[in-house]
Parts: sequence; structure tokens; C-alpha cells
Amino acid sequence: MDDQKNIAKPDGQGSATDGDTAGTGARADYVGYLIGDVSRMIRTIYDRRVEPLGLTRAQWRVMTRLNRLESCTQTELATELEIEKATLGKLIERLEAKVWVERRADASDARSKRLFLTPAARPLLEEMSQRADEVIEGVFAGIGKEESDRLRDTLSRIKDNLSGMLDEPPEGGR
Amino acid sequence: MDDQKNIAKPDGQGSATDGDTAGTGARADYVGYLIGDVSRMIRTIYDRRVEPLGLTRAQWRVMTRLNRLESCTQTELATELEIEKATLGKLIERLEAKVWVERRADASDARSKRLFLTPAARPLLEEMSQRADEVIEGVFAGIGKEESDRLRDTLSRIKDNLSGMLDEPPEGGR
DNA sequence: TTTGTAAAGTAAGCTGGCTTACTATAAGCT
DNA sequence: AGCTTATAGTAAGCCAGCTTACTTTACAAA
Repeated sequence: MDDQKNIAKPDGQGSATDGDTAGTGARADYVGYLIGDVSRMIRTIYDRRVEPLGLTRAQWRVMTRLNRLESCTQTELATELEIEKATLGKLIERLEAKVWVERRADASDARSKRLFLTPAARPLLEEMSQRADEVIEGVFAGIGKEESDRLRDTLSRIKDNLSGMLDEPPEGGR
Repeated sequence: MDDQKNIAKPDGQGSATDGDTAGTGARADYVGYLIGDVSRMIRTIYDRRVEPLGLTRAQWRVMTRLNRLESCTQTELATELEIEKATLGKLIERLEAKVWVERRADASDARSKRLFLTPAARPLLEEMSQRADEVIEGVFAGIGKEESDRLRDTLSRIKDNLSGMLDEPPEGGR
């Protein structure tokens, strides 16, 4: 839907360093690609299963978050989703048109609009939840608790590395 | 750039099943989110480092692939990148405008156009390759060979699960 | 040879990211 | 009170995915 492919090391699967691998080499690259592939494939599969319900990926992300954050403002939701206010604005517009979401003026702040799900949205969310569970079940088939614990541990440490890198000056050391 | 956030289980981080987790439960979910987070963060970091060179993510993907597939047709490249012909067409248009890529008519098939990098593109590719290596090095800092082997193994099996699921009828069992 | 099908690329139009610039309102500070 | 600054949301415009529909050319079969 939105992204699709890309990611990995960081190319979707071949980057400047893979015909002519320099430096860090192929080992790390390969894992990088795998992460990207897995990430993308999960998305794709879930997209497919939810599409028949009439939502795009961006739209169901909004819906599921809203299900937990009902009555929040647009800015709050945008922050939560890590997208920009303007982007969310357009999404809400479309969801309002489908009568799944409602904007109401905030009583105490005339600048804000608070977001609510409509009754029509409820059965939809039920269905989405079920399909999500089915996907996850399939994804982790044959992976035991111990193994998934290790996976989580390694990925956590990689994520820590990444967090550090994201904090660095956007164009600092290089 | 393209994707950004999203992915995971499959929501970026909270889905219908995580306030009210049913079925498969939180364990698998959490790993799912991690995969998505890591994937996205790698992309974001590399995007930042390459942006100053004047390319978007979609553009450097084209450039690096083209570096290995020079003289291919647009359709071939689109397949390789897993994007649509039309999408690639627009990308090439812009890259041609920047004089990094050149389209030449195919001698033996008047429908085809073959793609070439211009000399101006070479130093750019060098620089991109270096920056990619730097990112990968940072990502896998403190992760030893054994650990990354295990990571790869687990992810491979998950990927196999996913491949199977992708082969299923797009809206079959449910 | 003609005719029909398939393939390469383009066009157009939708979604959904982003940024930058703007409006309206709120809140804080003299 | 009156400025100034910050915040909520919208507008507009770019990029990059997608699909569907179309043109041109190639190829194969009748």
C-alpha cells in the first residue's frame, strides 16, 4: 500500500554493496534484507485480508488506534501514529465520508476537534481483529517460545542501536 | 518515505488485538512490532544519510539496481524492484531530468527502451555505497556472528511461513 | 498475409506519505 | 489590556505507490 518493498539494508534487497560488497559485508546485509522482507510480507498479507472489508492500510491503522484512543484530538492521534497532522487530516476526511469516524468540536478549545468512531465502525473492528490474529498465528507457526524470546532479544538490541543512531545529529558525524 | 511506520502485526504498534488481546496473544505481537520498528528505523536512518546527496529513497533504489543491471529494459527493472511499470516510468523521468540516467531505444525491439547510467552517476553510487556500509555497521554493533546466525535462521523460517501464506488464494480460507 | 493476442511503455487518476505556509485560537508576559 | 508566541487544523503541492486504460509494436497462428 504505502511503502511496499524497500527497506532492508536499506535497499529492498540489493544495494550498492551487494554486487561489490565492501566493508561490513554480506552477513549483516543478508539479515538486513530478511528483516525488510519479513516486515513487508506481513504487511502485504494483512493488507490482502483486510482489503475486502473496504479499508486501505493507512485507514485501518487509524481505526485501530482510534479504538483505543477514542475522543482524542487529531494532533494526539497523529503523534501516536507517527504521521503528520496534514496526512491524518486527509485520512480522517475519507473515513468521515465512509461514516466510520466523526469529528466533534472540543468544548474547551475551539481549535481542536475530537475524534469518535461511529456505531457502524464496531463490527468492522471486530472483523479486523480476528483477521489479525489469524495472520499472526500463521506467521509464528512452528516457532516456539524460547526461539521467539531470543528473536525478541536480538531485535531489541538492534533497535537500541538504531535508537542511538536516530538521536545523532541528522547530518553529523557521517 | 514510502512506507514509513506501519507494518508489524500488522499495525505499526497497536492493533485491534492489543488492548484487548485475543487469540495468539501478546508475545507474538510484540515480536511483530519489533520487526516492523527495526525495518522502519533502518530505512529512516539510511534515508537521512542519502538525502543530502539529492535522492529520495525510491530514486536510490533505482540507481543501485541499475548499477548491476545496466542496459536492461524498464519492464525488467520494474520486475526486479517489485514496483509497477508505470511507477518506474515516472521515477526514470525524474532521474533522466537529473542526468543520472539515460533512456535509449532498443535496436531490435521498437517498443523497448534500455536504461543506462550516465558518467555523472558514478561518484554518487560510490558515496551511497559507503554510507550504506556505515549504517549497517552501526545497526549490528555488539551483535556477534553466532547471534546474527540465529537471528537469520529464525527470520528465515518466519519468511517461509509467509511465503506459504502469500501463495494461498488471495481471499481463500479466511 | 492477415488477424488476433501479448508485451513495452505512457497517461490519468486515486491514495497516502511529506513539507511549507496559512488561519484561528489559546496562553503567557509584560 | 495588549503583544507575542505557541498550538490545532487546513491548504496546497511534491513524490511515489497503485490500478485501469490506451498506443504502439511484435509475434504467432490461421
